[in-house]
Amino acid sequence: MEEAAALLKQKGLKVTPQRLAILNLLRNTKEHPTAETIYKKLASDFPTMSLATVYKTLEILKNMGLIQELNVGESSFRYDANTNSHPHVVCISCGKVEDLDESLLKDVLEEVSQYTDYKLVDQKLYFYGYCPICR
Amino acid sequence: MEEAAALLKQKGLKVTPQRLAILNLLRNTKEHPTAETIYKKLASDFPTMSLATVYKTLEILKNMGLIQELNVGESSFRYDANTNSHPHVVCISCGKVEDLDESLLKDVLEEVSQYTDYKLVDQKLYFYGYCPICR
DNA sequence: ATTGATGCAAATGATTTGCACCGTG
DNA sequence: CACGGTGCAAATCATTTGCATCAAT
Repeated sequence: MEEAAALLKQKGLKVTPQRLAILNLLRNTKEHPTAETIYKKLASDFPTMSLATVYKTLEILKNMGLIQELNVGESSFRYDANTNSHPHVVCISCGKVEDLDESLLKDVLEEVSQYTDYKLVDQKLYFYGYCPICR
Repeated sequence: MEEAAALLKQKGLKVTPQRLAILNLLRNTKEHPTAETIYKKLASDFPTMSLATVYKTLEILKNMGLIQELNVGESSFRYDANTNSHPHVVCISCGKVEDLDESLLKDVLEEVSQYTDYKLVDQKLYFYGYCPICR
């Protein structure tokens, strides 16, 4: 059985074609698509699938820790199958969102810990600029 | 004339009591309020003011560079009269949002520049954890 | 067979917009 | 006194929810 199906079963979730398709789509792209984008991409394979199902599925996958939700500052969320809270760079010209290495966090987190008395548990770092193609 | 009025005039904006109140409120708080919060806080002084006016005013102040809009991951935006794009810490227990020093950015920005070929122009950094009171 | 999943349509909630009236410059 | 600003109500748009039907276990 494919990995995606195994992951769903592991979490006690019913394995449906829609869920497999959504999870696989996210696991095989670097594009950080929105719910709408996912819906459109799967429309040809699942003509009857509704946007509500996409949203419900994303909600479940998120709660199960199989995907994460990104808020890059747009009007809608993006989704990422990489569940580590890693930093992202956003191209303000073409809208592309790329992953950055988690190792970049180490130094900042230490600095922030020193400056505040907070017990830090998570972070969201977004960098904005022009990508190599657009600059 | 108070500074807020001067700022508005400088930008060629009409100085109205509502605008003054909103700008002053933001300039005198560390709380990063939402449009709704601002509306409620000013309700006693301006019983006839509508939420739409708050939104329209915030939009204008933002475009004029007098305030900035924060997206901490909640369902609504928060606003900040500090227009430098400085990092924030969010307490996940009490919901408080505090400013961090801009100097924390220097090292990360350099690292990110090295890792990517992007020409960086801005960034949004949010750290989440428990504040000294809540931890 | 049961129970949870799907899909449609209607509900929500933050934000935006249209427009008539009002106040600032 | 002209024009931008205000306030109300209606419109948007992403996301959520209710509910009847359907399919995975």
